[in-house]
Amino acid sequence: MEDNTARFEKLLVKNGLKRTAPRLQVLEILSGRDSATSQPYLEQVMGKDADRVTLYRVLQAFEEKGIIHKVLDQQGTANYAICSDGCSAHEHHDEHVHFNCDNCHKIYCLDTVKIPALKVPAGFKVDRLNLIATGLCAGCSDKIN
Amino acid sequence: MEDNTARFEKLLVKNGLKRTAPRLQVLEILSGRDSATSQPYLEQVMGKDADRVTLYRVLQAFEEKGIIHKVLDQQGTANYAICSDGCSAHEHHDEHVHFNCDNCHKIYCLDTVKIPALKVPAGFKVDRLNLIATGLCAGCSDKIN
DNA sequence: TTATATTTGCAACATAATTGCATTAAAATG
DNA sequence: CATTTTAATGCAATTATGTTGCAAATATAA
Repeated sequence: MEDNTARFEKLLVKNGLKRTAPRLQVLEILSGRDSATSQPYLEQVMGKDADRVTLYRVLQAFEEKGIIHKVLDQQGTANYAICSDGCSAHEHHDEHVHFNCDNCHKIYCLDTVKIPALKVPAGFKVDRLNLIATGLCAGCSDKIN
Repeated sequence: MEDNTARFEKLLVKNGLKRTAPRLQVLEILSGRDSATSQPYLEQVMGKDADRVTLYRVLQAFEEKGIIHKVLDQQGTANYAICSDGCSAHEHHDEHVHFNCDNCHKIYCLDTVKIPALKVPAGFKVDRLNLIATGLCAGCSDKIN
Protein backbone atom coordinates (compact mmCIF):
# COMPACT_ATOMS: atom_id res chain seq x y z
CA MET A 1 0.00 0.00 0.00
CA GLU A 2 1.95 2.89 -1.29
CA ASP A 3 -1.08 5.10 -1.29
CA ASN A 4 -0.42 6.66 2.04
CA THR A 5 -1.86 9.93 0.92
CA ALA A 6 -5.34 8.50 0.49
CA ARG A 7 -5.07 6.93 3.92
CA PHE A 8 -3.94 10.18 5.49
CA GLU A 9 -6.71 12.10 3.80
CA LYS A 10 -9.26 9.78 5.30
CA LEU A 11 -7.65 10.19 8.68
CA LEU A 12 -7.93 13.95 8.45
CA VAL A 13 -11.53 13.93 7.29
CA LYS A 14 -12.45 11.46 10.00
CA ASN A 15 -11.17 13.92 12.54
CA GLY A 16 -12.85 16.93 11.03
CA LEU A 17 -9.61 18.42 9.79
CA LYS A 18 -9.18 19.83 6.36
CA ARG A 19 -6.88 18.15 3.90
CA THR A 20 -3.99 20.60 3.65
CA ALA A 21 -0.45 20.29 2.42
CA PRO A 22 1.32 20.89 5.73
CA ARG A 23 -0.83 18.32 7.51
CA LEU A 24 -0.25 15.67 4.89
CA GLN A 25 3.45 16.39 4.96
CA VAL A 26 3.66 15.99 8.71
CA LEU A 27 1.83 12.67 8.54
CA GLU A 28 4.10 11.56 5.72
CA ILE A 29 7.24 12.34 7.69
CA LEU A 30 6.07 10.85 10.96
CA SER A 31 4.84 7.65 9.40
CA GLY A 32 8.11 7.10 7.60
CA ARG A 33 10.14 6.90 10.79
CA ASP A 34 10.69 4.11 13.24
CA SER A 35 10.98 6.38 16.25
CA ALA A 36 9.41 9.52 17.61
CA THR A 37 10.35 12.68 15.76
CA SER A 38 11.48 15.87 17.41
CA GLN A 39 9.92 19.22 16.72
CA PRO A 40 13.27 20.69 15.62
CA TYR A 41 13.77 17.84 13.17
CA LEU A 42 10.30 18.34 11.72
CA GLU A 43 10.93 22.04 11.42
CA GLN A 44 14.17 21.41 9.61
CA VAL A 45 12.77 18.84 7.21
CA MET A 46 9.73 20.88 6.35
CA GLY A 47 11.97 23.87 5.71
CA LYS A 48 10.05 26.63 4.08
CA ASP A 49 7.30 24.34 2.92
CA ALA A 50 5.44 25.49 5.96
CA ASP A 51 5.73 28.22 8.50
CA ARG A 52 7.01 27.39 11.97
CA VAL A 53 3.74 28.47 13.48
CA THR A 54 1.79 26.25 11.14
CA LEU A 55 3.86 23.28 12.20
CA TYR A 56 3.12 23.99 15.85
CA ARG A 57 -0.55 24.27 15.12
CA VAL A 58 -0.65 21.12 13.03
CA LEU A 59 1.04 19.18 15.80
CA GLN A 60 -1.29 20.63 18.37
CA ALA A 61 -4.37 19.77 16.33
CA PHE A 62 -3.14 16.24 15.73
CA GLU A 63 -2.44 15.75 19.39
CA GLU A 64 -5.89 16.97 20.38
CA LYS A 65 -7.51 14.62 17.91
CA GLY A 66 -5.52 11.67 19.11
CA ILE A 67 -3.64 11.24 15.86
CA ILE A 68 -0.22 11.69 17.37
CA HIS A 69 1.16 11.83 20.87
CA LYS A 70 3.86 13.98 22.36
CA VAL A 71 6.80 12.66 24.32
CA LEU A 72 9.29 14.89 26.04
CA ASP A 73 12.80 13.50 26.02
CA GLN A 74 15.33 13.90 28.81
CA GLN A 75 16.23 17.36 27.53
CA GLY A 76 12.63 18.47 27.51
CA THR A 77 12.44 18.50 23.74
CA ALA A 78 9.06 17.70 22.27
CA ASN A 79 8.93 14.55 20.16
CA TYR A 80 5.96 13.21 18.28
CA ALA A 81 4.84 9.80 17.16
CA ILE A 82 1.75 8.49 15.45
CA CYS A 83 -0.66 7.01 17.92
CA SER A 84 -1.62 3.42 17.97
CA ASP A 85 -5.20 2.69 16.98
CA GLY A 86 -7.62 3.29 19.76
CA CYS A 87 -6.53 6.80 20.53
CA SER A 88 -9.12 9.46 19.99
CA ALA A 89 -9.80 13.06 20.80
CA HIS A 90 -11.33 11.98 24.06
CA GLU A 91 -8.81 9.53 25.22
CA HIS A 92 -5.21 8.71 24.59
CA HIS A 93 -4.00 5.18 25.12
CA ASP A 94 -0.32 5.69 24.96
CA GLU A 95 0.62 4.36 28.30
CA HIS A 96 3.48 2.44 26.89
CA VAL A 97 7.09 2.97 27.78
CA HIS A 98 9.23 5.33 25.77
CA PHE A 99 12.86 4.54 25.30
CA ASN A 100 15.35 7.35 24.91
CA CYS A 101 18.70 6.24 23.47
CA ASP A 102 21.74 7.99 24.93
CA ASN A 103 23.70 7.39 21.77
CA CYS A 104 21.46 8.07 18.77
CA HIS A 105 18.95 10.09 20.83
CA LYS A 106 16.05 8.38 19.14
CA ILE A 107 12.90 7.85 21.09
CA TYR A 108 11.21 4.54 20.60
CA CYS A 109 7.65 3.74 21.53
CA LEU A 110 7.83 0.36 23.17
CA ASP A 111 4.22 -0.50 22.49
CA THR A 112 4.59 -3.98 23.83
CA VAL A 113 5.84 -2.87 27.24
CA LYS A 114 3.08 -1.80 29.54
CA ILE A 115 3.68 0.43 32.49
CA PRO A 116 3.21 -1.57 35.66
CA ALA A 117 0.53 -0.50 38.08
CA LEU A 118 1.73 1.74 40.83
CA LYS A 119 1.15 2.08 44.54
CA VAL A 120 1.06 5.71 45.57
CA PRO A 121 0.63 7.28 49.00
CA ALA A 122 -2.86 7.73 50.35
CA GLY A 123 -4.78 10.60 48.82
CA PHE A 124 -2.87 10.78 45.57
CA LYS A 125 -4.95 10.00 42.52
CA VAL A 126 -3.06 8.90 39.46
CA ASP A 127 -4.61 9.80 36.15
CA ARG A 128 -1.81 9.25 33.67
CA LEU A 129 1.59 7.62 33.74
CA ASN A 130 4.60 8.53 31.72
CA LEU A 131 7.64 6.33 31.84
CA ILE A 132 10.82 7.11 29.98
CA ALA A 133 13.62 4.61 30.03
CA THR A 134 17.05 5.86 29.05
CA GLY A 135 19.93 3.76 27.88
CA LEU A 136 21.10 2.17 24.66
CA CYS A 137 18.75 1.00 21.95
CA ALA A 138 19.26 -2.32 20.22
CA GLY A 139 21.07 -0.82 17.27
CA CYS A 140 23.50 1.32 19.26
CA SER A 141 24.04 -1.39 21.81
CA ASP A 142 25.43 -3.56 19.01
CA LYS A 143 27.64 -0.93 17.48
CA ILE A 144 29.21 0.22 20.71
CA ASN A 145 30.08 -3.13 22.26
CA MET B 1 18.42 22.56 63.84
CA GLU B 2 17.97 26.01 62.53
CA ASP B 3 21.56 26.23 61.45
CA ASN B 4 20.94 25.23 57.91
CA THR B 5 23.58 27.58 56.67
CA ALA B 6 26.38 25.69 58.37
CA ARG B 7 25.01 22.47 56.94
CA PHE B 8 24.82 23.91 53.45
CA GLU B 9 28.33 25.29 53.70
CA LYS B 10 29.64 21.85 54.50
CA LEU B 11 27.70 20.43 51.59
CA LEU B 12 29.28 22.91 49.23
CA VAL B 13 32.81 22.36 50.51
CA LYS B 14 32.37 18.62 50.36
CA ASN B 15 31.61 18.98 46.70
CA GLY B 16 34.45 21.33 45.95
CA LEU B 17 32.17 24.29 45.43
CA LYS B 18 32.83 27.68 46.90
CA ARG B 19 30.54 29.06 49.54
CA THR B 20 28.74 31.86 47.70
CA ALA B 21 25.57 33.77 48.35
CA PRO B 22 23.59 32.58 45.31
CA ARG B 23 24.39 28.95 46.08
CA LEU B 24 23.37 29.21 49.69
CA GLN B 25 20.20 30.97 48.69
CA VAL B 26 19.23 28.25 46.24
CA LEU B 27 19.81 25.56 48.86
CA GLU B 28 17.79 27.56 51.35
CA ILE B 29 14.84 27.89 49.01
CA LEU B 30 14.86 24.29 47.82
CA SER B 31 15.16 22.83 51.30
CA GLY B 32 12.23 24.86 52.54
CA ARG B 33 9.78 23.35 50.12
CA ASP B 34 7.86 20.11 50.15
CA SER B 35 7.88 19.67 46.42
CA ALA B 36 10.21 20.19 43.50
CA THR B 37 10.74 23.80 42.56
CA SER B 38 10.55 25.17 39.07
CA GLN B 39 13.26 27.25 37.49
CA PRO B 40 10.84 30.15 36.88
CA TYR B 41 9.81 30.13 40.52
CA LEU B 42 13.41 30.17 41.67
CA GLU B 43 14.16 32.99 39.29
CA GLN B 44 11.25 34.98 40.63
CA VAL B 45 12.06 34.41 44.28
CA MET B 46 15.73 35.22 43.87
CA GLY B 47 14.80 38.38 42.04
CA LYS B 48 17.81 40.56 41.54
CA ASP B 49 19.76 38.86 44.29
CA ALA B 50 21.36 36.88 41.53
CA ASP B 51 21.59 37.04 37.80
CA ARG B 52 19.52 34.63 35.73
CA VAL B 53 22.65 33.15 34.28
CA THR B 54 24.09 32.58 37.71
CA LEU B 55 20.99 30.69 38.70
CA TYR B 56 21.30 28.44 35.68
CA ARG B 57 24.92 27.78 36.48
CA VAL B 58 24.26 27.11 40.15
CA LEU B 59 21.57 24.61 39.25
CA GLN B 60 23.79 22.95 36.71
CA ALA B 61 26.68 22.66 39.16
CA PHE B 62 24.44 21.23 41.86
CA GLU B 63 23.01 18.70 39.46
CA GLU B 64 26.44 17.58 38.34
CA LYS B 65 27.55 17.12 41.93
CA GLY B 66 24.49 15.15 42.83
CA ILE B 67 23.15 17.75 45.24
CA ILE B 68 19.89 18.26 43.41
CA HIS B 69 18.08 16.46 40.64
CA LYS B 70 16.08 17.81 37.78
CA VAL B 71 12.58 16.71 36.91
CA LEU B 72 10.79 17.88 33.83
CA ASP B 73 7.09 18.33 34.30
CA GLN B 74 4.47 17.60 31.67
CA GLN B 75 5.04 20.99 30.11
CA GLY B 76 8.77 20.41 29.85
CA THR B 77 9.57 22.93 32.55
CA ALA B 78 12.63 22.15 34.63
CA ASN B 79 11.98 21.53 38.30
CA TYR B 80 14.57 20.86 40.96
CA ALA B 81 14.61 19.01 44.23
CA ILE B 82 17.29 18.22 46.73
CA CYS B 83 18.61 14.71 46.30
CA SER B 84 18.26 12.03 48.85
CA ASP B 85 21.48 10.95 50.50
CA GLY B 86 23.42 8.56 48.40
CA CYS B 87 23.50 10.68 45.30
CA SER B 88 26.90 11.81 44.17
CA ALA B 89 28.63 13.32 41.19
CA HIS B 90 29.12 9.83 39.83
CA GLU B 91 25.76 8.42 40.39
CA HIS B 92 22.27 9.63 40.98
CA HIS B 93 19.83 7.47 42.87
CA ASP B 94 16.63 9.24 42.17
CA GLU B 95 14.72 6.44 40.65
CA HIS B 96 11.64 7.23 42.60
CA VAL B 97 8.37 8.27 41.05
CA HIS B 98 7.55 11.91 40.55
CA PHE B 99 4.01 13.04 40.93
CA ASN B 100 2.76 16.00 38.93
CA CYS B 101 -0.46 17.50 40.24
CA ASP B 102 -2.87 18.71 37.57
CA ASN B 103 -4.38 21.22 39.94
CA CYS B 104 -1.61 22.89 41.95
CA HIS B 105 1.11 21.84 39.48
CA LYS B 106 3.42 20.85 42.26
CA ILE B 107 5.84 18.04 41.67
CA TYR B 108 6.29 15.64 44.53
CA CYS B 109 9.15 13.23 44.88
CA LEU B 110 7.52 10.01 46.03
CA ASP B 111 10.64 8.61 47.60
CA THR B 112 8.84 5.63 48.98
CA VAL B 113 7.54 4.47 45.64
CA LYS B 114 10.11 2.56 43.66
CA ILE B 115 9.86 2.17 39.94
CA PRO B 116 9.12 -1.45 39.15
CA ALA B 117 11.61 -3.37 37.08
CA LEU B 118 10.88 -3.37 33.41
CA LYS B 119 11.00 -5.93 30.64
CA VAL B 120 12.26 -4.37 27.46
CA PRO B 121 12.72 -5.87 23.99
CA ALA B 122 15.93 -7.77 23.27
CA GLY B 123 18.95 -5.57 22.71
CA PHE B 124 17.71 -2.55 24.60
CA LYS B 125 19.76 -1.71 27.65
CA VAL B 126 18.06 0.37 30.28
CA ASP B 127 20.31 2.66 32.26
CA ARG B 128 17.88 5.00 33.97
CA LEU B 129 14.16 5.14 34.48
CA ASN B 130 12.01 8.20 34.82
CA LEU B 131 8.39 7.81 35.77
CA ILE B 132 6.05 10.73 36.11
CA ALA B 133 2.58 10.13 37.39
CA THR B 134 0.03 12.84 36.73
CA GLY B 135 -3.20 13.38 38.59
CA LEU B 136 -4.31 14.99 41.82
CA CYS B 137 -2.15 15.23 44.91
CA ALA B 138 -3.52 14.48 48.34
CA GLY B 139 -4.19 18.11 49.16
CA CYS B 140 -5.96 19.00 45.93
CA SER B 141 -7.84 15.73 45.89
CA ASP B 142 -9.43 16.78 49.16
CA LYS B 143 -10.28 20.30 48.13
CA ILE B 144 -11.83 19.39 44.82
CA ASN B 145 -14.08 16.55 45.88
C1' DT C 1 -19.73 29.28 -8.34
C1' DT C 2 -20.15 31.43 -4.40
C1' DA C 3 -20.30 31.60 0.57
C1' DT C 4 -18.45 30.10 4.94
C1' DA C 5 -15.41 28.38 8.01
C1' DT C 6 -10.64 26.80 8.55
C1' DT C 7 -6.13 27.20 7.97
C1' DT C 8 -2.11 29.47 6.82
C1' DG C 9 1.71 32.92 6.94
C1' DC C 10 3.58 36.91 8.88
C1' DA C 11 5.07 39.92 12.47
C1' DA C 12 5.70 40.50 16.96
C1' DC C 13 6.34 38.86 21.37
C1' DA C 14 7.45 35.77 25.41
C1' DT C 15 10.22 32.60 27.78
C1' DA C 16 14.00 29.37 28.46
C1' DA C 17 18.60 28.54 27.98
C1' DT C 18 23.60 29.26 26.42
C1' DT C 19 28.12 31.61 25.46
C1' DG C 20 32.03 34.80 25.88
C1' DC C 21 34.24 37.96 28.54
C1' DA C 22 35.49 41.32 32.02
C1' DT C 23 35.00 41.87 36.95
C1' DT C 24 34.63 40.27 41.52
C1' DA C 25 35.11 37.43 45.35
C1' DA C 26 36.54 33.08 47.83
C1' DA C 27 39.99 30.30 49.40
C1' DA C 28 44.87 28.96 49.27
C1' DT C 29 49.52 30.49 49.96
C1' DG C 30 53.35 32.57 51.91
C1' DC D 1 47.38 39.48 57.24
C1' DA D 2 48.57 40.58 52.42
C1' DT D 3 48.80 38.57 48.12
C1' DT D 4 48.10 35.29 44.59
C1' DT D 5 45.33 32.01 42.33
C1' DT D 6 41.23 30.04 40.99
C1' DA D 7 36.40 29.90 40.77
C1' DA D 8 32.14 32.32 40.35
C1' DT D 9 29.38 36.17 39.13
C1' DG D 10 27.15 39.74 36.23
C1' DC D 11 26.37 41.65 31.88
C1' DA D 12 25.45 41.74 27.02
C1' DA D 13 24.33 39.30 23.26
C1' DT D 14 22.51 35.37 20.97
C1' DT D 15 19.83 31.11 20.08
C1' DA D 16 15.95 28.00 20.59
C1' DT D 17 11.28 27.16 21.64
C1' DG D 18 6.69 28.32 21.81
C1' DT D 19 2.58 31.69 21.62
C1' DT D 20 -0.80 35.34 19.96
C1' DG D 21 -3.39 38.43 16.87
C1' DC D 22 -4.68 39.34 12.48
C1' DA D 23 -5.08 39.61 7.44
C1' DA D 24 -4.85 36.72 3.37
C1' DA D 25 -5.50 32.35 1.29
C1' DT D 26 -7.81 27.98 0.56
C1' DA D 27 -10.62 23.82 1.38
C1' DT D 28 -15.13 22.36 1.56
C1' DA D 29 -20.20 22.96 1.87
C1' DA D 30 -24.01 25.02 -0.16
